[in-house]
This record gives sequence, structure tokens and C-alpha cells, in this order.
Amino acid sequence: MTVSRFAERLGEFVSLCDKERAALLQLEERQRTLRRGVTLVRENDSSTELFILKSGMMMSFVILDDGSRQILRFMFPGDMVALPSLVYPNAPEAMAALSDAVVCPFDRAMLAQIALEQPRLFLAIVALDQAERVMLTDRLAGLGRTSAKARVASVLLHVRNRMRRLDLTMGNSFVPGLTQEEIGDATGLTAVHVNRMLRQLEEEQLIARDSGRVTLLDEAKLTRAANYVDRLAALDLSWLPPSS
Amino acid sequence: MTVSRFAERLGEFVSLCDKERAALLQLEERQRTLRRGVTLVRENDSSTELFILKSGMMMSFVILDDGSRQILRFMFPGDMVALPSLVYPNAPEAMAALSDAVVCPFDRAMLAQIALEQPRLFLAIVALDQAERVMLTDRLAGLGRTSAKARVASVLLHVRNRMRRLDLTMGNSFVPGLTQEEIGDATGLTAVHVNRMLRQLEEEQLIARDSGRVTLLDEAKLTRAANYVDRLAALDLSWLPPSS
DNA sequence: CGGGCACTTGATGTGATTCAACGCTTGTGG
DNA sequence: CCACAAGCGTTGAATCACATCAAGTGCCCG
Repeated sequence: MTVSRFAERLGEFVSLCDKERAALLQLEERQRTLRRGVTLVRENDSSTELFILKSGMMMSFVILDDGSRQILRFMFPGDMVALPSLVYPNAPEAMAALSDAVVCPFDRAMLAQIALEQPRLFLAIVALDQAERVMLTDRLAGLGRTSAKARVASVLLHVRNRMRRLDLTMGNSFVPGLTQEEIGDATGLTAVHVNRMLRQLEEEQLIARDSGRVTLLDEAKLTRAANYVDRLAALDLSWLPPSS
Repeated sequence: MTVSRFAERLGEFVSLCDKERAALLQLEERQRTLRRGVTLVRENDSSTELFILKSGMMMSFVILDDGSRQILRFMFPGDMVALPSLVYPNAPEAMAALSDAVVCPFDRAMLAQIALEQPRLFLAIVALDQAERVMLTDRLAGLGRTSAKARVASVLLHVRNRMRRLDLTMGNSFVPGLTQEEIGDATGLTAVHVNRMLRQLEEEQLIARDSGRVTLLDEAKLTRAANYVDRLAALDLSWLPPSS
């Protein structure tokens, strides 16, 4: 039986029965390919669609009145995204592809159906979404109360840890695949200042860089400097009742 | 029949049947009174409890290594809070009372039970929680990309709008009940600078102040200056299936 | 070969912080 | 009932972190 990308992800945290897997597979029946840079959803678009990101890397963001951009979240394969579409007929945030990507769109009605027919599965989905919420508050605290250097380091650690979940052979070296401007828009900084912070992290021997590739030289120290916590590592869904 | 505080709140957005109301009432069987300033949950506390805030105003926050505090969220009567306790055995954020308050603690197992036995009700709870998530991203964008003045204005508007939902007679004048330091910790600013921003808003005739009371003199202009959107006003739960 | 985009670096500007001082109110114990 | 301490608000001056402006480099791709 084919297994859904999202089921694999959820399966990292909780065991699923065949019926549950089958339900998730329905969410990935359609799929759409995106080239790097393409906008999937524009802010304020009218849409009741949600997505499973199947491959590639994406971001959600908002554009403010003065034209500046704030990246709200980076999205990785296996993520269920655009949950706000459940309650907002007009998208509160835009979404765009950071690399070539494949997404599976499905209507919110399908998620509602899962909620009603497979409550345990829905509970697991909601639980996983809570981890996203906590990561959001981590970033909020980062923007409000930490230095530019810490914020940049935090993005590096976050991206590395998400990527490593998808490729367990990954070590301390990886290619973030983000421009410095994108890192800036995620951290509330200018691209110029991101550049200086990267340089500083390099000078302090916390990271090394080589043509887009980043190597974490002292992960423990970097984690401390960034005030970073891997929220997926501490996730506990063991209290969920076993599947029927 | 007694009606739960949380059912009233949810009832603003979706109609509930008696069975659903009864289930929610169970969540408010116990209650605890808190004096202003008291910490209900400390960061990292081991606990599987969630809460309904029954009366008063509270905040959730984190304290960083350097001792600085970031307020993550203000909480108002009717809010269900500490949902992260679903998946984190150790509280990722602390909670404290900003005024005298009453909370109803209940175990995450009770919410899990609701999820399994009353899926429609749980779906409604999750939907409402999505609005919180979007407010969080609004604040993230505010911290990353807007001026100090906008952030302070945004807090004023947010608190006023939440309070007005509880007292429909409230006009443009209200008592936030927050110190300037608290506003600063919510906006990523120092108390000193919050003071200056309030003064500036006053000089620009956007607000008036008198011994703790704030009056919004030009709400439209203030809303624009703050980049503020009332996310509860745009909430749409009409797609929920009717209750059985 | 040429144009564009990302990256890099220096000089300068500025919004917010930090430090310091003082007044006002509130609550508390003598 | 008063004296005093503590917390909050206010204001000015100096400083700092990050933004802005500007110029130049390397590289990929058409």
C-alpha cells in the first residue's frame, strides 16, 4: 500500500492503523508541482484549501504596508500547512516555494470529515500542530528579546534540524538553501546585517561556510548562543489512546 | 442549567447543543482563585493541566537567559489556555495573573476524551485555537517589521477589543490594567521607550490618557498606524456541521 | 559576452536602549 | 496618623545595535 507523506511524518510520533493511513492518503490524491520562487497562495486570497508539502521547502509570510516582508514559518516535506484556512476564508498569510516543490492541496471539508470520522487521528494532527505553535512562540521571543546574532544562529539550527529529520545521515554540514535576504526576513533583520552576523559566527568558530554550505563547528555553543530548543525532539504523544 | 464560561465564548462563533455544553461544563468543575501577580505555571513545570480562564486577565511568557521577559499572549475570560500541555509534559511557557483571576484547571485527558467522544465540539475548539495562532503570527510580524509606536498601539487595540467582547457597552475608553513594563515585555521594548511612544501617540491626538485610563481618539488612524487586524471579527465557523 | 542577482564591505544615520534622577501614589508598620 | 519604602511613571543625556546608503565583487545563465 502506498503511504502518504504526511502519515510518515505523523508516524514519527504516534503509530497509525491502516484505516487512519488510508484516510490520510486521501489528502494527497491531487498534487501540484511548484518551481522555486512561485507563490502558491497570496495573502488575502480567497481559498478553503489546505496543503501537505510533499517535497521541497516553502515559506509562509506576510507583506506589510511599507513593503517589508516577514517570513512566519519555513515548511518542510511532510508538513500540513495553511490550517488557518479552516477558519479564515481569506488567507491570512501567503505561501511560496523556496525550492522546487510538490504540494498536495485538499479542501478543509476533508479535514473536517477526518475530525468527525476519525477523532483519534484528528487529535494526533492537532497535537502535532501544537508543536508548531510552540515553535512560533519561540520565534516570537527570539524577535522580541534576542540579539541579531542569536536569531540568525537560531534559523540555521532550525533548518538543519528539520532537514536532518528527513535525512538521518546528515551531519553538521548542510546547505540551507536560503538567501541572506530570506534569513533576514525571517529574523526581522536586513540582508546586510545577516551577512555581518554570519561573518561574526564564522569568526567565532561557531560555523564555517563554503559556497552556500554551512557547517556547524560547535553545535552546543551555537544552541546556547541562539537560545534554541528543538521542539520536535521533546514532543510526547504517547498519551494518545492506541488505535482501534 | 449552569453554562460554562468557555461554552459562552465558543457560542459566540458556533451554536452548541446541550450535550456539548454539558461536556464543557465538566472542564470547569474545579476552580482556583489567583491574586494579581501570582504565577500559575512556571516555565518547565511538569504538568499535564490545561485551564479555562474564568475571570480576570492573565499572561503567558518566557524568561530568557539574560533575565529578560517576553510576554507571548494576554489571556481573557473564556479563553482555553495551555494547549501546548497536550504534547509537552514540561510547560514551554509560564503563566501569571495580571489581575485577580479565577481559573478552572483540568487534565489533558479530559480534552482527549472530548476529542474522541464529541468530535464536532473538538473541531470547534481547534478552529477557535487557529485564531489564536494567527494572532501570534500577527504579533511575530509586528515584532519583526514594525516600529515601536505601531507595536504599542497594537497592544492597546488588542486589549481594548478583547475587553469590549466581554462588555459590549464599552466605548473608546478603557483601563488596560497593564504597566508600561508589561506593555514593553509584550512588544519587545523597554518600559522607558513604551512611555515615550505613549506620549507620542498622545501628542499626535491618537489617544488620550488619564490616570491609567486610555481613550482611543481616532481608532481608524490608530488601527492603520498599528497594522492591526481584529482576527476574532473575521472568524468564520459557519462551515461546521450542525450539532446533532 | 553581458546582465542580473546574491554576497560583501565601509561609512554614516537613527531608533531604541541604557543609565540616572526625580515625583507621585500606595500600602505598611510603628 | 504619620513616616517610610516600594513600585510605577516621567524625563534627559549618552550610547549602542542595527539600518541605510553606497560601491564593488563573483558567479550563474541566457
